[in-house]
Amino acid sequence: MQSLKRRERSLDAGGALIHEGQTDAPLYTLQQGWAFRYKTLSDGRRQILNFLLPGDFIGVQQKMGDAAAHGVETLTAARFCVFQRDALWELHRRSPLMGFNVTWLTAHEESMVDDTLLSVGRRSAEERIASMLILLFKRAAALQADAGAGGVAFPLTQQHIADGLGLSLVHTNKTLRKLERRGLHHIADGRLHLRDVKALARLADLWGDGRPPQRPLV
Amino acid sequence: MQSLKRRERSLDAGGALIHEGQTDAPLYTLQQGWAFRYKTLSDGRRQILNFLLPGDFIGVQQKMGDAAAHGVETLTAARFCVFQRDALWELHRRSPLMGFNVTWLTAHEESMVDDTLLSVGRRSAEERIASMLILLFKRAAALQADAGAGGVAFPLTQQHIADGLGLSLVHTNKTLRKLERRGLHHIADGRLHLRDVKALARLADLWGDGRPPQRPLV
DNA sequence: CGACAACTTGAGACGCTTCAAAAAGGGTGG
DNA sequence: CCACCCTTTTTGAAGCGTCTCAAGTTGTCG
Repeated sequence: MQSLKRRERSLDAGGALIHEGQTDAPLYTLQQGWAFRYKTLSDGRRQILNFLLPGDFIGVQQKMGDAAAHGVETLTAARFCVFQRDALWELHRRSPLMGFNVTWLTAHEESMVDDTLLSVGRRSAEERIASMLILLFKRAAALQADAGAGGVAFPLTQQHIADGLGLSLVHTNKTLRKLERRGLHHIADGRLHLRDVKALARLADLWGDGRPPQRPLV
Repeated sequence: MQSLKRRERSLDAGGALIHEGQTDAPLYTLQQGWAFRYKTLSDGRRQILNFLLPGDFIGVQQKMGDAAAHGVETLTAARFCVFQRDALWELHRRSPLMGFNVTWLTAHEESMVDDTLLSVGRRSAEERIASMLILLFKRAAALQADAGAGGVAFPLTQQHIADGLGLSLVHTNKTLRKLERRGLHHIADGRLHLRDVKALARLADLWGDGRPPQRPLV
């Protein structure tokens, strides 16, 4: 894997890693920080497809030599590992195990998008937010040793939450406040605390639990 | 690839290939017919994640030895090719090229879900339907030689369209009729005709065009 | 202290949902 | 070939969840 690595790239918070429609973007691995993939319509409406945390793979979706179908932007300062575009084939050829892992990672990311699609298509605003909070909490918690105590790092603004759930900023704010006043969660100083996971899970109709599956490292 | 094949399986229209939550479902390849992946909430609300056409791969999303995160049902009579669960790793090991193709296919499917998520999250009902009609038309047309002439095969009911776009059945019907009365499309006898692709594309804000990318065969 | 981004809150409008019911097909058995 | 059932499509009407518009407040950074 190391031999295919080209170089590293660091971005500040709010930086654009890949522009929508950019051609020939390389492949990346997110090493540190948070980011997200998104698409926009020509009048500016934006949908965030999913959030990226350390360990995530970036850019497999775009067909070789084609324009990127989505943009990628950072939420925090972040460091990426850069691979050349055709490294994907090289990687499969040189290490089937790594290739298998990439397939796994891609499939796993798709299943996260599936979850969001279910939310956006069929859940109410309250339910969507409850669902997102739980899912993001789990992912963030899996990455930090002292999970739970002071909550987990949570660098999203309400605009990001809105764009990730297909809601307007205003309604997102009102719903978030409602849940908070009910004592289900609390967000402050860039940290998310879940005050009543049971209630949130019930709201979101999220039976699934279990720790996040052990992910392969690439 | 053939050596990993276990057997075939045929289903009538409306048959369940994989039940939601089923454990240890095998891997499949769709050889003939149409199907779809879906998820449901406990109160019955259903979201169709994407539609499956011949050549699509099924089941990579579920983590090994885990419960299926989504169900799969047929829209028409269909024939599937069955592989055992761990064939995925075997396949990568024995043929990196095939492994690469599976990664490609998985990534491609994710990008279709991405498109739908953009629709469901940010497009109006009219726009969503226009977008789905164009995208499905292209996929169906790519599979039949005489595309265009008498339209393409289109086995979805309005309920499927609704569930795929996060809309209610009633509103889907009204919107569909509105577009049809405006002369944008026509659906009859299980065939879809696009009467004004330009107008549909403009409505859906779909600049992308081009023939569907040449897909690897697995 | 000024400027700018993020968060809050209120109010009215509208798109979509739900409820209800009828019409149109499509298949099956008598 | 008709009577019947069940699925799919169609239409109307009322309600509400979410959106848009419009300020105001709070927090942060230079």
